[in-house]
Amino acid sequence: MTAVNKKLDPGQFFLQKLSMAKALQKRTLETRARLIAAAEAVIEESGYEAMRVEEVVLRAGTAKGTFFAHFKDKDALMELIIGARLDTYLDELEAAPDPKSVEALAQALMPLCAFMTSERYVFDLILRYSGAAAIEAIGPIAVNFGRQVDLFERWGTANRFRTDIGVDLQAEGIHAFMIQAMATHFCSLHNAQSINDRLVPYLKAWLAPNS
Amino acid sequence: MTAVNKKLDPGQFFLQKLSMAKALQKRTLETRARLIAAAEAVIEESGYEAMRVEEVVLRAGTAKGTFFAHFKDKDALMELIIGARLDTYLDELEAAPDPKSVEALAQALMPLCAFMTSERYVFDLILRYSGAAAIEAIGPIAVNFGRQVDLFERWGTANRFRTDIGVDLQAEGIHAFMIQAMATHFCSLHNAQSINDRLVPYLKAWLAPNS
Amino acid sequence: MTAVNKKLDPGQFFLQKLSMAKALQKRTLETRARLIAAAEAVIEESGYEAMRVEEVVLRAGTAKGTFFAHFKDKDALMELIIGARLDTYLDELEAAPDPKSVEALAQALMPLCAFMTSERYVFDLILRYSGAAAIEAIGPIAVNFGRQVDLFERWGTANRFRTDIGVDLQAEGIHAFMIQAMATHFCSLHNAQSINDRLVPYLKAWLAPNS
Amino acid sequence: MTAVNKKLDPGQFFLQKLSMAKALQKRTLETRARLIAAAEAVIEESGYEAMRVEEVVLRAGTAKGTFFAHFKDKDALMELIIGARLDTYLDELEAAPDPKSVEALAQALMPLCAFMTSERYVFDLILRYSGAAAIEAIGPIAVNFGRQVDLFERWGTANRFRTDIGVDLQAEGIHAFMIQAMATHFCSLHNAQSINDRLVPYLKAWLAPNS
DNA sequence: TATGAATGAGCGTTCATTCAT
DNA sequence: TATGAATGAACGCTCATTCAT
Repeated sequence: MTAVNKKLDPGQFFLQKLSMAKALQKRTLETRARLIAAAEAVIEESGYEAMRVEEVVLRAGTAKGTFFAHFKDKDALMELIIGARLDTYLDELEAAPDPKSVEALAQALMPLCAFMTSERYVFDLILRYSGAAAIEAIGPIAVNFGRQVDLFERWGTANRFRTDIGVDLQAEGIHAFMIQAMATHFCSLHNAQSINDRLVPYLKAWLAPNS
Repeated sequence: MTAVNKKLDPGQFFLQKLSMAKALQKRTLETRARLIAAAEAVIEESGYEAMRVEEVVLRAGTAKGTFFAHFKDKDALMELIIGARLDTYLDELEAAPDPKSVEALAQALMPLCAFMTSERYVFDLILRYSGAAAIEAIGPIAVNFGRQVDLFERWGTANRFRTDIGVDLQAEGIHAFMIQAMATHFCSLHNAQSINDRLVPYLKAWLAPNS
Repeated sequence: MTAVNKKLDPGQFFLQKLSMAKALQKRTLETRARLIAAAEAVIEESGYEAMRVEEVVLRAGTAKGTFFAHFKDKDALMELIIGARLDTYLDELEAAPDPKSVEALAQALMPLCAFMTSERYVFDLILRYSGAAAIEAIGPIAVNFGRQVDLFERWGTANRFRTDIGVDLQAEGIHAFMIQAMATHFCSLHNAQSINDRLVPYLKAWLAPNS
Repeated sequence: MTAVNKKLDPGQFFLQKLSMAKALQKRTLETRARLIAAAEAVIEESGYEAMRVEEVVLRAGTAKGTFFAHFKDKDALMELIIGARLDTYLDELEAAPDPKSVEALAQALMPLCAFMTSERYVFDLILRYSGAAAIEAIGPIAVNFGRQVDLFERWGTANRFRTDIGVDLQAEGIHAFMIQAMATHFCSLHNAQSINDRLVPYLKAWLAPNS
């Protein structure tokens, strides 16, 4: 910053460039963090669906234009935030010991399921963004879905629930039934039962057939 | 309603009422039919997502208000149209002989799957309405989903794919995997494979474990 | 309104249709008038340039959507209002007796010139819309400019200022010099002189050469 | 500026200062030239109205801030570029022999008129900046307009088109009619005629009355 | 039932300009 | 001088839905 006219060897030059880039990036990152924090605060108070760009910007103390300079649109931020929360659930699951039984497996998934079904809006948004429309469009939620299946593979590898099929197929099945159990949660005809009560029979039939 | 003060004996009065009711109902039904036809024409040309109420009423030659006198909201008409198409697929499946193998089962489902994944918008809408939000909210799509599971039960009963679980659970599993296979269709990472190619392994593992 | 089910002969039917159309149009016209009145009030208080759609809509007590249902954009309303004011000046000029001398002619034009140069914004907007870009784009300002030239022709016909050229050409010249005199008004190098003082020499040279 | 503490005798110091100043000025001028060239390239491709500062700095390889370090605002650069082009037309006119007839005069002005009416945006901007808003605000376009009138005076002096009015007034009239002819060019009702065809009658009536 | 003007609330955009580094 | 993220203040738009007639 001070040493403007000093001669720099290429390495120094590179470092200066880098630090400039970082300095700039730092400010950017701070603004971005402020926006995300503001959004999370709004969500905390009023829920996901009620989050308004106007409100977020107001709290973050930035201009609206800044919001759209950081996020393509409102949904992009929404994805980011929901993806991050999904990731914290995954982090915990990954850190925890592999479930030893189908019941334990279902039980382990409940916090994640509870979050995903906390709001109809959240569930719909997750489903909408769970598949990457294009390679470059792989967003946080699609990535997280990948992590989920990877984790289920790990669990399947550890437990060898079924030996007649690959762990990958097994994992995808767990995922399919998890979605199925959650989807029916929003259906008045089924939601007397808890998600867990719906998930366990599916998983037993899937992971432990003939038993 | 006001200027009908001509004297009538009760029988005549009743008959007139009846014919008025019929006339009215006829006109009402005609308007309704015109609206549906117009909507289908618009969809034919521009797809489901691009359908606008404005455009529909323009074609139908009615006012916008008339649209909402006939359908609770835009989604209600959408459900009606999509539900009707789903029903024609179900009609065909019900009329056809029960599939004898897993491969045949998957194959039989393909036309239905193709329609359901014809547009991301269609798939999302179907999922959203596949569960009845309330008893009185059981719409065409939720009903159709019920029919699907019923049909799968029939198939399961006829074939006894698995004997360790009930036909109802078996049917729900088929449905879950059908959804899973379709969902991945919108994911660029998987859609090199056809829906059928994704569905068959799922169903084999589900319906014929240990084989 | 009451006679809903009465039979109507075609003429009556037509009248009813017409009155319905009128009833609808009346409401529309009222809303439109409210919007225009609100805009004029805002302009009265803060000037043309400071007029904000938001403020207009607030005063008119309508939704923003209503504004854009009535006017293509803000400029369309601006044109309308400025065009209307130009028209009132033209009305007065047309009602007044034809000026008998060049000085009187210039003098007569001063109120119009004063309005046109009241704000830089106004003058620029008038110039921008003074030519119709397309036949269907003939707006109020372009029409008014036509009226101006027509009036100048009438004056020229009454006075025969010049006999060597047509009244139409004469009129266009008056117009050209009027614009020229106003344009220089915004130029700090010339605006010590009044518009009138600048216009008179031009018009003398144009309308009474060799005298 | 900071790390230049090596001892120098005054002469050397002066020389270094000079060479630094030159170097700096050179770099500055280069940046400025790059910006102007970039702007001209953008204009070449997409026209004047579509020119965006963003695009210009991208091409020039500078930051946005640099743009505004060199030009007060976007319009200042626009004026510069348009003024420069106007000047080349004036240079040619000044170098050419004085037109001997009204027709020749009009003809001589056509290239200039063609440029000024090449885009509505250009014409509007020229008009807006043709008068100096303040003494210190005399920009390239206002200066060029001065040159135009000066040239018309020279022509008028050489030809003595009219003897009853001063050459300055005569010149201003030519200018007024030139503007008038161009303004009608943007009006769909008149642009069947060429600018020249509209200008000649004006100028005949102005420069050669009673003939 | 039919009408269609009006609603409404928020999203996304625009892009020249500023300012701290 | 150079940088480029941030600003800002409207504008325009969307379009399903409502409601008085």
